[in-house]
Amino acid sequence: MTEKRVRVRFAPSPTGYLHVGGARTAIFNWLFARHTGGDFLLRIEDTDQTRYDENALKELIADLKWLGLSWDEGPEVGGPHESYFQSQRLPHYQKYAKQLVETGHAYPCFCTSERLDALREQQKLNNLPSSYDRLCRNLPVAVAAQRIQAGEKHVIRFKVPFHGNTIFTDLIRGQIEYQNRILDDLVLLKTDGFPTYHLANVVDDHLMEISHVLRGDEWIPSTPRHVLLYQALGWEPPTFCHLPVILAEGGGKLSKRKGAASVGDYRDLGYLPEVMVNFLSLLGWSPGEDLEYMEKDVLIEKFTLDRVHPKSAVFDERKLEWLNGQYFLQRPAEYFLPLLKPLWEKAGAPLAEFSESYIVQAIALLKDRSKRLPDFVEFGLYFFKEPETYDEKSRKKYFVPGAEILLDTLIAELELLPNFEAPTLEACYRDAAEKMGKKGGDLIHPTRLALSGLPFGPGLFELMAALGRETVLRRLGAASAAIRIGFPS
RNA sequence: GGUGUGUUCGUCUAGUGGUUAGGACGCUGCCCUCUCACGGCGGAAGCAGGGGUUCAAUCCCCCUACGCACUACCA
Repeated sequence: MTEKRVRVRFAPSPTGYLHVGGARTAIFNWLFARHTGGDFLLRIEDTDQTRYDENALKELIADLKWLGLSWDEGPEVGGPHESYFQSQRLPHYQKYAKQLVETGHAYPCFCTSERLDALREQQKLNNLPSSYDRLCRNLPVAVAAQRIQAGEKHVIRFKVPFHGNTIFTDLIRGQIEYQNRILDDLVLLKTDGFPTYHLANVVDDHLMEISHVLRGDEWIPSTPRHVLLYQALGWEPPTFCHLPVILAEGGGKLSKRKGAASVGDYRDLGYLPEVMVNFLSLLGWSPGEDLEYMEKDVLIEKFTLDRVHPKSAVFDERKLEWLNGQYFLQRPAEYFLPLLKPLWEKAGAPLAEFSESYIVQAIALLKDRSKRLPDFVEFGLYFFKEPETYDEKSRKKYFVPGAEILLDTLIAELELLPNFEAPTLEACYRDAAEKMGKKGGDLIHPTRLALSGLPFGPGLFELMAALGRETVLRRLGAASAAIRIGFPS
């Protein structure tokens, strides 16, 4: 038996944004392909004309690119099996549907959706399992041909055997068995000539030489039908591997209502794409050692299907936040420059007035205490703008009447300093504190509040050195004046 | 209702027929410290329940409970 080249695919239907569940499926496919040196294809399953949305396709592709999941064949890059849009592959599906009819594995069905609806309703009423009653299955071929000739609308249905079982092996669950009699005669070709998922999927996976199907486990119940289809077409089915679903906190599906659900949502919340890939990889898979922070190359090296497990996982946003913080710690400040510039500018920071090295310095001081990109804005705007307010609780503690004298004293001391380096500043503050019979913190906290408006932040002396003497003196003066005037209670 | 699938700390997970059931997030105590983070050292917290098999079951088998999925001319 020869090992087939690994060829996997992510086959989304462009009906909306890229859900994190879909992203996780894409990531596992991608990791598996990269680990094995195989191919990763992107195929667009746009066979539902009623749900087609061109915008969704654009966003989907943008999201995949943002995550850094490059595909070897598919939209934009082409490949030997074009087209990678199912809507442009109709002749293939029609050909095989016809073949199935001719070989007696499928038949035309003229039942209207009204009849089908009524049938289902009746079955439900009687507490019976709902399934097609196979009314058209026994139509004589000649009669069927005549009705088609007459232009009667019809679909093509697959003839599922009445007896026997269909067994297939799922890579992470083992053998799964279905009784054929509970499978009903699924539709292969719709009235409009478009294929259903089942037909298109099987035909394309075969034609595109897909070796492993990694998809969400909602597809398990469809798999026996697919296997039957492969058999009827005389093809060898691929290896199946059904991935567990991702749930929201507290159970249930991840949705907008429960916070965020799409990759775009998390991008907007300020998570790095590498972090999303890392985090999502850990949902349903682990490397088998105590390792969680894994850059892409490590993930690729470690990823194997036999370590994927079948339990559905809850998406824990706090852990995602932690992981994002870990990446912030590792990334150099320059890395954040292009990510942060637009955010800061949007918040009103006049970045043009500052040198790039100053901005990088600000990032360096902020990144180790930030968890998401917006933190840089929320807790770092003072690098570029005067603080507009002072944290109230802290202000009441430090900006009390008389505090202006302290600030004025500090201003006087700072004016005399030979340079504005952090060690010099620290020595100055320690000296001043001693002279005044105070603790360092008694000077440090009011200063930080005057400079940033916040009760926390980078080490004060690094912050002062970064801001520069002029800005420091100006802000201390402003705070002193504000204290003198008094704050509205 | 039917069919399928799953169940190790709150969450993500490691693990084995005999372990003090390991790690991580979160929570929490202490240390570091100018604050906030980071980091370090600790703590609380788990094998869904019931039957088997076995000298021994978290691990193997069965049942129950609960969750989830599917049950479309959607994917």
